[in-house]
Amino acid sequence: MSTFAERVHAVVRGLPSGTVASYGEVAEEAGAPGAARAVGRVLARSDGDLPWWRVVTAAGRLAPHKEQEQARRLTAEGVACRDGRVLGMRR
DNA sequence: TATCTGACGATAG
DNA sequence: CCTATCGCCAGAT
Repeated sequence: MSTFAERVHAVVRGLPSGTVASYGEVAEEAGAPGAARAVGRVLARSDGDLPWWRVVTAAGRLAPHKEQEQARRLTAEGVACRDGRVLGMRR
């Protein structure tokens, strides 16, 4: 009996290195389309085993609270980021 | 059980 | 390009 938080946790853990997914995508994968906000809440309380940095906003914008650290981690994995935004999803 | 919160999303200005 | 507002959902208190 997995709760939404557990499903989100699993989805984020399944994100391949070097890729990024939006909160909305994660919510949809977790079986709760439209629950992007709830996903953010879950990640905020998530443990260190969760690659939260691979989750960005639908606009390619990084987390408003840790965008600098997130950008650093993404860049380290091969994801091009610039000024708190993920490149590659421009336009 | 009710109310508030929040790492969002989309649209409007 | 940016900020502001409304609507959305599940969790926390």
